[in-house]
Amino acid sequence: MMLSHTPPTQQLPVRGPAPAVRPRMARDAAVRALKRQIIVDAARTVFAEAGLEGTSMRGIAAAAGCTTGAIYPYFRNKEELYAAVLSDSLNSLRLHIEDAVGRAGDPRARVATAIRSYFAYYRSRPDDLTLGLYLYHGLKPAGLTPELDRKLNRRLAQVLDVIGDAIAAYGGLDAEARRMEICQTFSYVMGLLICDCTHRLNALGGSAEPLLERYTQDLLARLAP
Amino acid sequence: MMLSHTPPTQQLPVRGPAPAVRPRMARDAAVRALKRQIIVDAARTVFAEAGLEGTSMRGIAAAAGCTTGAIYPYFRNKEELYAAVLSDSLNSLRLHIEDAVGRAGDPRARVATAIRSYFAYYRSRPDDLTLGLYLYHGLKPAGLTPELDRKLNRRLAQVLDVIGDAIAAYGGLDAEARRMEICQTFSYVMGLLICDCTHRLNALGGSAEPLLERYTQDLLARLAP
Amino acid sequence: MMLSHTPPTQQLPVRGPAPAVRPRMARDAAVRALKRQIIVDAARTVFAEAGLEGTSMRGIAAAAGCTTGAIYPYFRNKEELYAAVLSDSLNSLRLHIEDAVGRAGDPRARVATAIRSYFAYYRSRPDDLTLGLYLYHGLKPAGLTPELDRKLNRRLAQVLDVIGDAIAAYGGLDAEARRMEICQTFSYVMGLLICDCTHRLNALGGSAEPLLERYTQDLLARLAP
Amino acid sequence: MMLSHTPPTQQLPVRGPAPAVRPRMARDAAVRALKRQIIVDAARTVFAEAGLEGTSMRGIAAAAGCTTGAIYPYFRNKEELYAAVLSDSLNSLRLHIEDAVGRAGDPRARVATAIRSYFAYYRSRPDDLTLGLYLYHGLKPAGLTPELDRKLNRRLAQVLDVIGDAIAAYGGLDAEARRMEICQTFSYVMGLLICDCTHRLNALGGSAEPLLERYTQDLLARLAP
DNA sequence: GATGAATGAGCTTTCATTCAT
DNA sequence: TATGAATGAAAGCTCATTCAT
Repeated sequence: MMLSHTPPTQQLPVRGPAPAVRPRMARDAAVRALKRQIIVDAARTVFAEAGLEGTSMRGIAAAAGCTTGAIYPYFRNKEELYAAVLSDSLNSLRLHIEDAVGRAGDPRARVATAIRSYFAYYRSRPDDLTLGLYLYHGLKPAGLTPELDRKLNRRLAQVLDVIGDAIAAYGGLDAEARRMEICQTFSYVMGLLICDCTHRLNALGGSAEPLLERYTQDLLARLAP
Repeated sequence: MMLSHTPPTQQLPVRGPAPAVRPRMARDAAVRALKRQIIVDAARTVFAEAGLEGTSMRGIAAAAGCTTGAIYPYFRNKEELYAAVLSDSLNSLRLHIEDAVGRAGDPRARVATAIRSYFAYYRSRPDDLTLGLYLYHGLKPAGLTPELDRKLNRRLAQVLDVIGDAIAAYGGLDAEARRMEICQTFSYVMGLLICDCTHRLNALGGSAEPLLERYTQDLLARLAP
Repeated sequence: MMLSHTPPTQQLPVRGPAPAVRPRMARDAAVRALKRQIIVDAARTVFAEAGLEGTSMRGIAAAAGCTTGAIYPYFRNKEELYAAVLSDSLNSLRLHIEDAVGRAGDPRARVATAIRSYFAYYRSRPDDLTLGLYLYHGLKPAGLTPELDRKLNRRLAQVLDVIGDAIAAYGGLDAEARRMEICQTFSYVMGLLICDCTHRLNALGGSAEPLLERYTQDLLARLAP
Repeated sequence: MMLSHTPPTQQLPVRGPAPAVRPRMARDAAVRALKRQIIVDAARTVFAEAGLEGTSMRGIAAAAGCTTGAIYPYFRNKEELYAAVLSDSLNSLRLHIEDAVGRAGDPRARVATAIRSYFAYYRSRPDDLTLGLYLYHGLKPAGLTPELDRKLNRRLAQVLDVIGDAIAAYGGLDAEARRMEICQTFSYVMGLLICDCTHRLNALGGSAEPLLERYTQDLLARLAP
């Protein structure tokens, strides 16, 4: 799975009938992609530990085993690097949910599984949640924010489509109703995750899993055909 | 309403049989409280615009019309100042909700009003929401964080108590059920606000108010006596 | 013993045939002198712990139980305060040596005692030595340095006079020879103290007391009548 | 002579059968060493003028013709920079003494020359003396102080060894006696330098050179074979 | 005389990014 | 591509001293 952010990388995994044509170019591209991924992985770790603004390019470079200057051929900005990390995360979230839903049986189970696996993903990787929250603030005036924002929104929509499909299939919803349920569930689960991970639920004497289960049952009851 | 941070300020509005006894001390305290409030207000603005880490003490000082050094007699840290801003916000949120609920008629209306006014408060002051989210990350290991955290949790609990009272009164809930509903509603509304303010709802084609209305109706239906 | 630095204090202990004339003024002056001494004592402690430049007026004020502003009526500067501490120290060094020499028996013992007690004073109060060394550097361009310097030199000369008298009396020296021996001994003992207190002697495998004893014996042998 | 602080620099003057093999690396190292030395020289000047704590990194940078940030690739701390200055000084002191002693004739002259050249070095560079005195105070708890202290002690021991050798050779001393004479002379000369440079000798009517001469003669007489 | 808030300059260190090599 | 020194700005915080009260 290649999470290519910059166009050149796209040329990479074109394996097929003519493997020997340009072996040099392919190898170079593969090396480049690998190095890029090493940097992204290092960045995720450091971002998660130190926060978006608490992280220095030097720190990322150190974690990636290179120097600061070596990052810039792959990412123009700290922000672009952050976006790559986020994009990575959304992508593997989608794979995670698709996998779980694919294994579920009837439509009812698919809805419950979609919601649960969405929640579980972030629950088991709170760093990714933290990272996602940075989208709201920070991200000072840099060049390309709007473009990045659109890109990330697209990725998010892909994720939620999996959940929306399960809900619509189960409840037999039209596009409008489907959209509403997606928003409702997205909002609720995000809120639950945030309240949980910030320990606010704890402070209020609540526990996330039962709450989520209850929400899911109420939802299924409401949609029951 | 005086949002005094340091105990001494409390002596201020002691009106009684001997008002002229310590006019000097009272005046001094009032002046101090006023200057303090100016700083807090300036900080709120700047924090909201630039983020927690993006905000400099110099920036706050400039907004407050003083020098950086003039802040430190009132707040030992940037963090302490941030906590004061947040505390201020939670306090006025509580007043806002109490006021709205107090004006509502029957128990059913009180529930709907509590939820709506909670949502509306942050909707109309998205800065306060942003500010609250900083609680999750940042806030590096500084001196008093745990103490501040406890303090803010207490304030939050006071806010949610108002909502919980309305819900429990309407649905005739016991303590356990009440706690669950508080958590459920708190999570949902926070999630809705965040998704809305980060423009994710927009991107998904949803709109916050109808979603909230729908949630409220479902809740009332579920609790209906 | 009043270590007055500022003229006004001089009016103080003039007790005599007319004790009741101005009791109020005398009381005031005594109070003032007392407060002043409290500040000097606090300053000595803090200077010794944190160094000349590492000490803040706030720190001194805190140690003295007052506020920064309360120091300035007594001392115009941090430097003036430092000079007062040093002056205090030199004065009590003189008393210390005079007392020891006064108790010694024959001229030979007086010389040995003078040197030993000089060394012992600083050995048991290394802070005072540290403080004295600051004279060499630091002490940035402030107003009155030359005046203070003269004053402190005078105090030092008084101290060394006691030693010089003992040496001259024992060896029957004229003024010129006496001066030379004073310088020689002063230099040696200061060097020994500094090398000892900076742990350089330690590092070189030497020990201060035997070295001093050896020096003293050599000196006495040279001067022996 | 290169006073390299970081090991890599050591590879520099490896002249041999293949001088052209790594011209690039050698050049880079040389450039780095040069820039480093420029900073150290600037630091010595500024430290001497303004004192250890009175000196700002900005001031050093200005004197070195660079920005503050440009210092940090070479020295992690103000303290590390100070240590480099001191180390430099002790090293060239040793060279100075060795050179002078090497030129002296018989053993007697070697002793006198060692002591005189030691004194003369600091007399002609009082800044270095000042700098050395800072070792006693200041130097707050920073990271590597103990390590640096050991390093500097080693350098000092090397210096004094030269003097000790001359004395031991002349007087035919065993290790124990040699150690004692080293400490005695080290203490005396340091004290003389300090008293002279702080103008205390002046104030007492003494003059450094005759005093040193007298000390040396007495020493030689005592050790005379 | 004492308070303590305020000033204005100052500090060391770190940062993202650039660029010669 | 990669290096890592350099830039220039900025950060949070502290300081000696002043001054209205």
